[in-house]
Parts: sequence; structure tokens; C-alpha cells
Amino acid sequence: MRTTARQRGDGTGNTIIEITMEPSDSLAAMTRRKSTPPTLSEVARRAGVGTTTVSRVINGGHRVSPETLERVQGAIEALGYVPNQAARILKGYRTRTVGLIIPSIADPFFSECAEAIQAVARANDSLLIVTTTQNDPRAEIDNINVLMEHRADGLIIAPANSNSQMLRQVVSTLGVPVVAIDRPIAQSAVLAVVANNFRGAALATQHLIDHGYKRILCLTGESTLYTIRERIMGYSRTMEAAGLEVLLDTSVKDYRSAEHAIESFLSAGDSPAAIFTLKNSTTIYVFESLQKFNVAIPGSVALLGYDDFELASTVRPSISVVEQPIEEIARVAAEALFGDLLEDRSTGRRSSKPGQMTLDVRLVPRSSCGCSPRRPEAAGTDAVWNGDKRDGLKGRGGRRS
Amino acid sequence: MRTTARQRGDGTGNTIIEITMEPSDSLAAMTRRKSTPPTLSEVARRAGVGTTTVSRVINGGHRVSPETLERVQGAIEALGYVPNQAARILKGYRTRTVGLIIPSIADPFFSECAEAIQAVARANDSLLIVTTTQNDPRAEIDNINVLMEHRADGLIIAPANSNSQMLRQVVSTLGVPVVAIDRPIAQSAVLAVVANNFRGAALATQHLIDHGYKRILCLTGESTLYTIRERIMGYSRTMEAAGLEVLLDTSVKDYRSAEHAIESFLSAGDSPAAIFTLKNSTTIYVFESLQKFNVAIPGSVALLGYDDFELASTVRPSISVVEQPIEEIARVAAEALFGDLLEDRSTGRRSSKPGQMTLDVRLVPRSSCGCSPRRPEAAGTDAVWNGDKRDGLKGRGGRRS
DNA sequence: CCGGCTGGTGGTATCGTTTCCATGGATGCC
DNA sequence: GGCATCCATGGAAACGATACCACCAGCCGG
Repeated sequence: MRTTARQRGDGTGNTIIEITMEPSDSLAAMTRRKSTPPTLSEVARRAGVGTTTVSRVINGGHRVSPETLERVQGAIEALGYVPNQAARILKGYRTRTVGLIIPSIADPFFSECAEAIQAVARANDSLLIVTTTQNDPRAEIDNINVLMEHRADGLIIAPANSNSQMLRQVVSTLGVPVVAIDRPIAQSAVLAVVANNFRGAALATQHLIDHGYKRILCLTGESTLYTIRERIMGYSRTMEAAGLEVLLDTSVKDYRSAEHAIESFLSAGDSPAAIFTLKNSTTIYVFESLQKFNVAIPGSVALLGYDDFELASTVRPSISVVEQPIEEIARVAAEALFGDLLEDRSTGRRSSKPGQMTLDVRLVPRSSCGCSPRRPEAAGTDAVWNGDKRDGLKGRGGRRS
Repeated sequence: MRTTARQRGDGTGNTIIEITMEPSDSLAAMTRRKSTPPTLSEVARRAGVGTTTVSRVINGGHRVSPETLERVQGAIEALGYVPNQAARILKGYRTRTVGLIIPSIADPFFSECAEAIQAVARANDSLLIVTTTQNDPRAEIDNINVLMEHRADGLIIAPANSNSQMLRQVVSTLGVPVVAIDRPIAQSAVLAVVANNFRGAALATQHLIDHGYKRILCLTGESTLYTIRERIMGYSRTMEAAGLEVLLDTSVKDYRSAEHAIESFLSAGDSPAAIFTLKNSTTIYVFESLQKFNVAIPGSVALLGYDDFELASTVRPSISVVEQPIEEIARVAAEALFGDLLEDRSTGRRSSKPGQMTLDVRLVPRSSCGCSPRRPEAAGTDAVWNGDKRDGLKGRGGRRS
């Protein structure tokens, strides 16, 4: 209790600022913390009331007389009492915890998702627990188990593999609402909130066709992922519809393979031609390689990428891309989940509405496809044609299919 | 239990819409899930054993006869039993949960931290709960409370404000080990794992001086953050030591202010000159603005940034930067925390070793400062002078101060 | 042949909180 | 003035898993 009050000068008019700054305050902490944190009954004893009353104070303080309330709050303060969630959860049937399972936290796409979902969770005063799978289906199942052990009220999953039979089965017997993001869980009843990958690729391809390009090469380093497969379809169908040749290479996974693909593409036909890349990393490899070969962009080869990223708007020439409504996907999924949880409470139903929400993507034309973008500072008023993503309008509703 | 009852047109049954949406396997789930998950005693009853035996099976199955073991495991499987962590935690003393409090999940620096810390947590089979503050000190305290309610075994915090009195006091009475990353908690006993910001800036400044530049402008949009202050010191001291004029502008927070700062810098003296930026975002603003003004880099103005990022190695010219050992900071902090937790168990001590681990940074010279980098594919053997970050050697030990 | 041991098992108190029920006083209504 | 309310409050039974202790076989060495 020795607060080491330092009174200099006249003693009254000073700053009482750092009264508790003393390192010796830990002795207070020491006496306070035997070894285990204070419990509700200790608070009750100190305040001279029953445990029920303390419980009521913690949960809003209704039906407690003002003086009792104050006394209990004093005891809570003095003891540094913090309610034990484990005990709370054990009693009630909601844990106010939801789980998010994603391939990686370091991936900008998913970290933006996590941020948005966390915001929704907080608004529903729930805790979000994020776990990562590194796209390993076994880790995914493990993560589901961990979250079930913690009795998460619901789960949001970006499936490592859309077709995993294992995942489908596990999810179907979970007993809590599940929502999938970015990629659906095939043949299952769980709601999936995804971007319209097919349309994104179709938009991009058509845009290049409208620019007059006949030879349009589609590059990616991946062809098993649901999103990529959809994009490949969007590209292929559009090319076919225009009577153009489908030129697809799914082996571009590093600089070397990018250079190789570009070399054979350039030597096989005339300029101008265009390249449509389906992934951030592929876009970077291709852009770099084109620069290395001194190929004029878009003069000799136009370039259009998928998924917006900081780099795309900063490099010269700036890269046109298809932008996904990442934050919207996450938010819509989280809101659907919490909607379910509320409904669940009243009706007793336990599984999410089936179906799929497909959210629209938009084309962000910049220099690399032949369009001339505005300067980043010049905030455009037209959401679709604005070259800078930072003030793009989101929040358009998706459609239900 | 035969649901699938589709009653259409009888006049009343209008909106029982999708009750029977489930394919068929969910009927197993239906019978299984009354409404609440199965408990250990239900498993015991079904297996015809006591609860103790089931508990033993769950925790490794020692001292259980093979046939009993099999029977219990069968019951667990059949019921889809998952242990309830809340009950476990309530009983035991460790929760196997640690908290990470960071400004933002979407910030690449912190998402990389989170990824690395999660890996260490997993290795110590603990769960990591990540919460974000958006650099709001109030949210920070809230987050600490939430994590304490969940009885986290320990906390890793990237403080919103290194000098927060509130934070210092709260942390000192927590009763669990705390480790700070990226920024220390001033005047407190908690271990801080940080990068050597002073030396990073000094290295960068000296490098520019060695290139022969006399006019070196230091730009940032922030000057209150601990890391930035340290960097400013590193720059200033080095300039002073070389007898050069300190040129500092801390107001570059967007493209407009970047352009303004550059214009006055260019009109105030002769080329060649150099610019040293202290933050990613500032680097981007400055790079863009220089491009807009058609200023040759590094011909007329050299550029050197802080903190490596994908963009820096991709743009032309590639940007030289000071690289921080992000993953190492996170890993070292996490290992220190778990080391503490283990030690804690045996000795009963509760607070982390005080002090500071300062990890070395390294200079990554690329084109923008006048060095000529190698191609990304050409993996260098010299860690310090290798232009590409992807195969840089990390893991050098830090020093204790 | 018997005390101590060990391997397999079950009963039950306990963790900290919520919640149902009970109590006792003070009204309010007819 | 009796009785139904209502408010403030406390007692005690859950919630699900763990761990201490007890118990019962066998079994071995003295």
C-alpha cells in the first residue's frame, strides 16, 4: 500500500501523474496473486455478499441495489478480478467464439479476410480464433477438431481442397453452422461465399479482345484450385465464343518458367499480343520477365492480371487487373454466420442455409492493357473505371444462385 | 426419424421449406446430436466403463487394458465425442493458449509475425489467439482483458504506444509472462524483442554517404512511433558524424506531401542527391512522385527505403532497402515466452526476464541507390550483399542489452 | 503363507460460473 | 388486514473433465 507519493514544491499544485509508476508496486501484485487468479467467490466474500449477487453485477448489474453494486465493484477492482471464461462457457451453451480456418495468415488475401471477419465478430461480441492449414487437408481436419474442442459457435473455412470428401463428411456432422469462403465445399450443404471467378476472367478476356488482341495467352502456375479452374473456364469460354484460339499454360510457377513461356509465345506469332495471368505471383513473374526481355508493355505485349495488389498500381507501366471484393466476401460470410447463430438460438436449427453467394468482381484498367489510367491522386468518381483501388466503392450486393 | 416429408398444396404447409435439404448421411448426425455434444460420461456409459477410464484413454491410454481401450475408442468414434476444452481448462492450471496483440492483421509485417508465432505455438501444442488494436490504446487494454478472461498462459504484444503508462501498469499486474515485439514497453520489466532500428538507419545513411552523396533527405509520415524515432536518430547521428546537414521531413503521409517535399528538395540544391525513406508507404509515395517528375533514379536522386517488401524488388529500378528479420523477431519472442512458461511451471516465477533483445538488420542494396543488383534467379552466396530476400540467411543471433 | 506391490478400474470431490429456487421484507390492491 | 407481487439477495445444483483415493486381483520374495 506504500504508494511512494512524491510531493515536490508546495505539495498541492503538481501532477499526480505517475503515482503508481513505481517498480515496487509489484509487491502489491505479489501479495494479491497467491498463484491463482481471484475467483468470483473471493470477490463475494470480500464484498460480504453471495456469489449470485456478484454474478449479477458482472452481467450488467440489474436487480442489484446501488450500494451493493458499488461495494461489489469495489471488491472486483481491489482484487483485480477477471471472470473465468472457461467456467462461463462450461455453464452456458454459447461460447461466443468463432473459428476461421485459412491456408495462411501471411497471404494478403486471407489476412484481409481475417481482419474483416474479426470486425464482424467483435461487433457481435465474439472472439475470433484464426488457424492456418498451409493448404494441407490433414491440418485442416486437425484445426476443425481444435476449434470444436473449444466449442466454437460456428466456423468459417477457406477449404484447402474444394473436393475433399473427408472435409465434406466432417463438416456435415459438426453440429455447428459452417460457411465457406473463396472456395465452396463441393456437394455439401454449406453456404459458400465466393467471388465470380468465371465472370472475372471472362471480363478480362473480353476486355483484351475489345482492345483488338487476337493472340491472348493465359498463364498460371496452378490448375487444381477451384478459383483458378473457374478462371480458366471463363477465359476459355470467352475465347471460344470470339472464335479465337485458346492458349493456356499452367506451368508458370517461377521466373524461369515464366521466361520460357514468354519466349515460346513471342517466337510463335506476331505482335501485338496479350497475356492474361490468373494469380498475383504469376503476374509478377511475367511482368519481370517481360521487362528483362525489353518487351514493350503494352506496345508489344499487353498484360492483364488477376487480383489487385499494391504492386500493380505502382509499377511502370501500371498493371490492369481484375479486382476481387475481398472485404465484402469476408463480411458477407461472417454476417451470414452470425445471422445463423442468432436464428439458431430461436429455432434450434443447426446448419447454415445451403447455397452459394457469388459476388461480383470488377475490372481495374490501368496502363498495361492499353488503357490510360488516371493518376492515383485524381480520385475518380466512376467506381468501375477508377484506376486506384483505395477509394473504390464496394458494398454492392451479390446475387444468390 | 424418416424426415423428407414434403407436403405441398395442402393449404397450410407453406414455408417448411428446406427442412429436408440434407442428402442422407445427416440422419446419422441427427440421431447422434440431440442438441448438445456428447460428454465424457456418455462415452463411459456406452462403453460400459467409468469416466476415469475414458479420461485415461483420451490422455494417451496408459494403464488401460487393450480390450477396454478398443471399446472406449469405439464409443468415442461412434458418438463423435470431442473433449470439452472449457471443462479441461477449468480443472487444470495451464490453458495452453497464448495471446498475440498487434495493431493490424492486414499489415504484412504483423501478419508475418503472426504466422511465425503460430508455428511456435503449434510446436508447443498451444493455441494462438490473435487480436488487433488498430493502434488504439483503449482497444489494447480491452484485448488484454479478453485474453485474461480466457486465461491465456502468456501474451505477446506489439504495443500501440511504447510510452503508455496505462499499458505499463496493466502489464505489471497481469500475473502471466508478457513479451513485447517490435516496440518495447518503456520503463517496464517486460522482455522486448526488437530490430536494431538505430543501426538500420545508420547503415543505410552511411551507405549513401559511401556512395558519395552529400545531400541526403530523410522522409517519413510519422515521428511518434518508437521504431521511427530510433531510425531518425540513426540517420541524424550518422549525418552529424560525417559533418553533413540533417535534412528531415516527417510530414510525408501521402502522394501530395511527397511531391511537395521532393519539389522543394530538388529546387534547393544540386544533383546528385539522395532520399532515405523510413516506412514502406513513404517509400512508395516518394518512388511514384520521382517517376512522375521524370527524375532519374539513381542518376539524379538515389533512393533507399526501410523494410523489404515485394514491390521493392520488382519495380524498375529496384529499390534498395533495410531489411528487418521479421520472422526471427517473432520466433525469438515466441520461444522466449514458451521458455518462460516451462520455467514458470517448475520454479513458480511468473514474469518474463527483463531486458531487450535487439536483432540485427541488414542492408539489401539494389539499383535505386547506385548499386547494381543481381538477377533474382542468381542466388548470391553472400548473405549481406545478396540483392534478393528470398534466400537471405537469417538465424543470426541477436545480442542482449 | 502372508505383506507389499503393481496393473486395471471406478467413485467422487473439485474447478468457477450460472441459474433455479427459496427467503424475507416491503409494498399495493380490494 | 390478508394476500398476491415485487425486489434484493443467498443457497445449492449443475456444467464436463481431472485426479486423488480406494478397491480388487494376482504375484513375488521372505
